[in-house]
Amino acid sequence: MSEKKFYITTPIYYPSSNLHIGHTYCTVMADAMARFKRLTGYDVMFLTGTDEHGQKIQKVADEKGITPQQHVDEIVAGIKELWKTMEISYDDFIRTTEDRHKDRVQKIFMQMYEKGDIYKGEYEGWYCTPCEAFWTETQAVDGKCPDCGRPVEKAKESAYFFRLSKYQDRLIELFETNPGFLQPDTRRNEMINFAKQGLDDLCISRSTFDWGIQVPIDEKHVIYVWLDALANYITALGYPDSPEKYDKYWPADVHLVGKEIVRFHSIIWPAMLMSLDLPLPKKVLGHGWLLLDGGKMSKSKGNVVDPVKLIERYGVDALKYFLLREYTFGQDGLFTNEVMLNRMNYDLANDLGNLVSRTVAMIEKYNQGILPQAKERGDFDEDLKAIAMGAADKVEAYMDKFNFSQALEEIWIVVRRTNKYIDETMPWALAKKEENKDRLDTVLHNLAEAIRVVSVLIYPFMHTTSDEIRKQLGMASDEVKWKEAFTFDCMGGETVKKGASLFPRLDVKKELEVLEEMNGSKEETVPLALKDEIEYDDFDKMDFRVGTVLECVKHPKADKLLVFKIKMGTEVRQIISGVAQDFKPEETIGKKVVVVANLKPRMLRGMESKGMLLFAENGKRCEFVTTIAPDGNVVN
RNA sequence: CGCGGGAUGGAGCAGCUGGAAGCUCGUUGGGCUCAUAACCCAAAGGUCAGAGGUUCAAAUCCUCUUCCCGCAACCA
Repeated sequence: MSEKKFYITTPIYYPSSNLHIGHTYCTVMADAMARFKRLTGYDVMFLTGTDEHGQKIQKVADEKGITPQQHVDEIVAGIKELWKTMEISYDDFIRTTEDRHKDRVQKIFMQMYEKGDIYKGEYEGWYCTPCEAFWTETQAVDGKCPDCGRPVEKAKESAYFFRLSKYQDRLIELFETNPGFLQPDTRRNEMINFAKQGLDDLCISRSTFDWGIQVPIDEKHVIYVWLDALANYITALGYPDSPEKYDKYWPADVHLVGKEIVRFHSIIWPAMLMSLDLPLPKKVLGHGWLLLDGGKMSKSKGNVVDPVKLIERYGVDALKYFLLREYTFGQDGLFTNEVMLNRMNYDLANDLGNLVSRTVAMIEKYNQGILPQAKERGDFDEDLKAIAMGAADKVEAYMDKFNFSQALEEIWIVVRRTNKYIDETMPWALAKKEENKDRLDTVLHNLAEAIRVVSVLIYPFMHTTSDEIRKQLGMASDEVKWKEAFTFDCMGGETVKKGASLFPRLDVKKELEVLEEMNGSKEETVPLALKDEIEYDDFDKMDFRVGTVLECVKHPKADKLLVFKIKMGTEVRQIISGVAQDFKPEETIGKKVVVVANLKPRMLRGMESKGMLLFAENGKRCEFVTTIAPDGNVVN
């Protein structure tokens, strides 16, 4: 076999619930790259998996009344099922709850400990359970988690720390001397900036919960997420006790990650490896997000797109193609059903599907279904040939840069050129005169060759479609070889078989309605993610009142705050709310509002706020919770 | 002067290691009828946010300005 190896990873996903199209996007990219590398002669190791520890998992499991292990087993089964549906060709799937991982993480911990890079200290801060994050005093504003807005608790624990600070200079040097290590550049700049602000030692253990890998020297502690999770990239290879695969594949060629976890992969992970005296990954690539209506897709927002539904309706290949073609790597992209459907129609149905269809139909019609040999040469032949045979190198060049979109565009240049060739040569006109038969044969032959080349080129991205095309061309179902994309005269004599349309044209308007409906009817009574239950007494402490906005101005020293004067009965008081983005001050005047009237007054950027106004979120914006009842009346 | 991203024909984007403005869709006109009401050709449409600068040459590099969008600081 080849000496060239290629090790690519996705993040290991957190199985607190099912995955959405964002995770799918990342995994599809990794899969396409893995398949491409295999096809072009690399010995590929493609790793994905799940990060299954942590308090959040424990909590979710408790709520469901099952063990954490049962919970993750369930979710992971679903994830594996999804990857199967998506035809993800991973070589290994690592779960952090597997013994092979746990044992090795403990060994890694000890190596770092013995080197003196792990020490015991004390950690104090505000802790947000759902996010599993500690925050400093200034971060945890008003006792709320800056990430999710839920309340945080004061927590203090003895803990083990990793001397991240020790590696600060080496990390900065890494970024600056090796621009290729972290891409795209915007991410790299961010990280240089971050590292230069000074790196604190990293807390890597917890004693407040026990769903994790035990610290080998201290049974009260479990290893906290990052050391546990990041290590997967080498534990899956057998490091340190069974290094056969490790020796072969490490260092990783690419860690493909979302931009939100670039920091962990480009700072903490390399520092860990430095501590272990291991080689660093060659490249960390941060991809962008698929945005929905301008917001990040997330479960809590309820705006997730379920890939399974899309696959059922449009097929794996169509979805993969869309994801890889539509978005530019590293950049955020807007996901809408309409964009997706149009892309599927224009490129897959109109261009590729139709090309195969019309070609096979002509071979059947004009040559009894036998794929002819080339005979009489003519105009346009050379151009078609050159473009078809030249594409593979271009595709490879773009793939090396992880530019999936351009790689596919290069393939579609061939597709479009081939469609054009049909119009130029007009086979239907040639077919009318027997004397043109040789030329007609050549044209049909060339069409088949061009399509054959395309079938090789698209193989890493859409292997099912590739196989189907070859089947329709009457080719034996041999293994596809990349070098076949550089040939143009290997066919003749095959019996073509017209099959079903590769990609039936979609009625966009109709499909939009269907998708809309699918989303609406998806109400499988998913319980809302709520804050902790409260007693009636807690509720009864609150005094809600009706009020009217008398005045409203922007807070002079804050961007997001509006200062309201609210009339309740005869009392008028000043209340400040963080809704400056949602309203123009003047348009709120006269509005009826609901006020939490007995809330303790508080200073906000130098102005006092006595109470709180209630708003309902409507999409990204807020609306007043309102009523027509008279001012001062009780709301309950 | 908090950090960062963005501003390119009607829409969505690429180009941004400097060298004649590009892609898909849309629009207008035409061609063809083999094909999935598809395909092919042509045209219209951009002072590449604005102003300076570097350069023989800038969408591309530098400086400043304006406007958007994340995140952070304040959203009782």
